[in-house]
Amino acid sequence: MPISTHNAISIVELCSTLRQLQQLHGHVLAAGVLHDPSLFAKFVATLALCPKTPHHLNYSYELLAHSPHLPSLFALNSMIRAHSKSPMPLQSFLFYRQILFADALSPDNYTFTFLIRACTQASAMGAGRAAHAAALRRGFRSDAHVQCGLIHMYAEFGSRDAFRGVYAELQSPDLVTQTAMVSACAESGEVHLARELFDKMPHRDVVAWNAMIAGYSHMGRSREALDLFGLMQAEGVRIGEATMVSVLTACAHLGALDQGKWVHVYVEKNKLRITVTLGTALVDMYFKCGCVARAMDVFWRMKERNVYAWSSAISGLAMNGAGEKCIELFKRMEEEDGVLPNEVTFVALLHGCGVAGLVEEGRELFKSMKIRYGIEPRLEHYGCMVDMYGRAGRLEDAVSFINVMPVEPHAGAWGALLNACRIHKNIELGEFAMEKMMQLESRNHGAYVSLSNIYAESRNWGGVSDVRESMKAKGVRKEPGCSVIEVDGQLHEFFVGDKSHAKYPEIEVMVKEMLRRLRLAGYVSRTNQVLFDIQEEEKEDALCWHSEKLAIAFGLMSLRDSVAIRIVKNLRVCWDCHETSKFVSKVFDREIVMRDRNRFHHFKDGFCSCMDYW
DNA sequence: CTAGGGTTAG
Repeated sequence: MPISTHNAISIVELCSTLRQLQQLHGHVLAAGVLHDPSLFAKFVATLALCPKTPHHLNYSYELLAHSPHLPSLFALNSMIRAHSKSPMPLQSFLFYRQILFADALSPDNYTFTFLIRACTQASAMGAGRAAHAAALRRGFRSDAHVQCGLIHMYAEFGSRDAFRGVYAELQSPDLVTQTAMVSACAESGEVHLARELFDKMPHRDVVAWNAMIAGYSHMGRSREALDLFGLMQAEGVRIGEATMVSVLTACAHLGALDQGKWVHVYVEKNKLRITVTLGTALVDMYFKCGCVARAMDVFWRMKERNVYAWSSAISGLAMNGAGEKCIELFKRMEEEDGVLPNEVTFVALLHGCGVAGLVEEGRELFKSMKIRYGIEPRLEHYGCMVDMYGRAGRLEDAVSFINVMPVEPHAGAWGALLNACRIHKNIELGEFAMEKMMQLESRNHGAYVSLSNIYAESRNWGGVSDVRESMKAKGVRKEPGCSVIEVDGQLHEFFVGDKSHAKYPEIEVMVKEMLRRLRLAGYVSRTNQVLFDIQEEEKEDALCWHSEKLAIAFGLMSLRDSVAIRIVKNLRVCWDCHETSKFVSKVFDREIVMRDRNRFHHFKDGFCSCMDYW
């Protein structure tokens, strides 16, 4: 029996792949009903929903081109919509022009909504402004969908005044538009404004909550993200996948393992499907809390793994010092899942080669990046290479790599070289790197600290005090060291010499007791790590109150014997604290997992996973 | 057939 138009429309809705649609196409052709305008439109609309390959678009385009009828506004809108989500969003304008040139058609609110999204996707500011102007000319000044799209677009462009202007023109913005505005403000760095708006909203649904939580998460204000999540639960709002993803991002940033685990349990209890996105967020959270085995477990259980998932695993292994495994994973991603790497994957991979000292492998992979995958190395990749050579002690190679970089070396490259000079105690080259660094970023805290450490290592106190003087002259302050430890799901924050904790008196006793026992075991403090040329005893005293030591002592007194002490530090760990941690792991038979600005240190039985190489 | 929230690095 030949297929009817009506049947065909129902069947189109059931199609989810291009193949199925093509088969249906055959039947429809045979039945001679292909060019029914509503069937055609349905075809195009369905294709628009699965725009993974350009073939879908070509296919719809063929349909359009061979249709004996003039395309309807609906069909053209569908084409604009489909292209807006494709890798070539600006092709949308071809169909917009067709609408303009067709006597019987004129663009409607749908047209502009999709067109604006296309400009957003393409980061095309000029086109976006043109679309905005056209929408206004045609009277869509108060269309909620169009205006909402504009807010989103200008936020993506970073045009704060533009999205504010759009919002200010609105008579009474609805829930969706208000949410868009909350996101826009947060994204442009005005989290406070976003929160004000959010608090003033008469009704807030899940998405509105998510927008605000994500706003905090993205700006690195993770504590506030978690606080707001608490409030959301208290209000009994239904919690969904997107909420969990933002919460996990915050947990990962803070290294809040207990809270992250809680999310994982919640997800399993409530049988939320672990999608790629949620899975990736979980994997990332576990890695950033130093739980390599758990992270990999979640990773392998994921039903689907895309380039985000693979990259986060590779990056996680790199952070935790497992360079060989990074390379292994990199090979498997293409072999097993057919996933191709992107530039982020390579940053992670090269970083992994660097921390593991796999120079030859790193060089090969760097070459393959362009040749095999067509990815042009960017600044970050060059930075990784300099770091890799430098760490391995191949300082000349690092320098010549900087010299042959086709792009102007950035602060990151000089910083990597400077750090390498610290590790390998090369004063002269270190001073050179510092000079270059100062021309680019004269207020880079880390650089001053590195250089000062280079001098201190060789007991060059004149150099140390010069560094201090030049910091003072430029008004650069050393960023205060801060360590965070989670106990019973509560995060406790310690700064250097910080006495503000409620249990400080006990902590002080514990630090002294801890150091006494370490000294008995042979620990000697390395006073040359102190920035200033003060008296030896004072130096030792200053070292005692580094934030890591306070946090470790607090961990020792508050956590059960069997649990590892997990610490997150905002700066790089200093040599003395690193040494202390090694001793504690042995003397107190306690695992310590420390995340510093760059990587993880897993201390066990007196050794660190970084092999003192960081 | 529209609009708002979510994942990898630095």
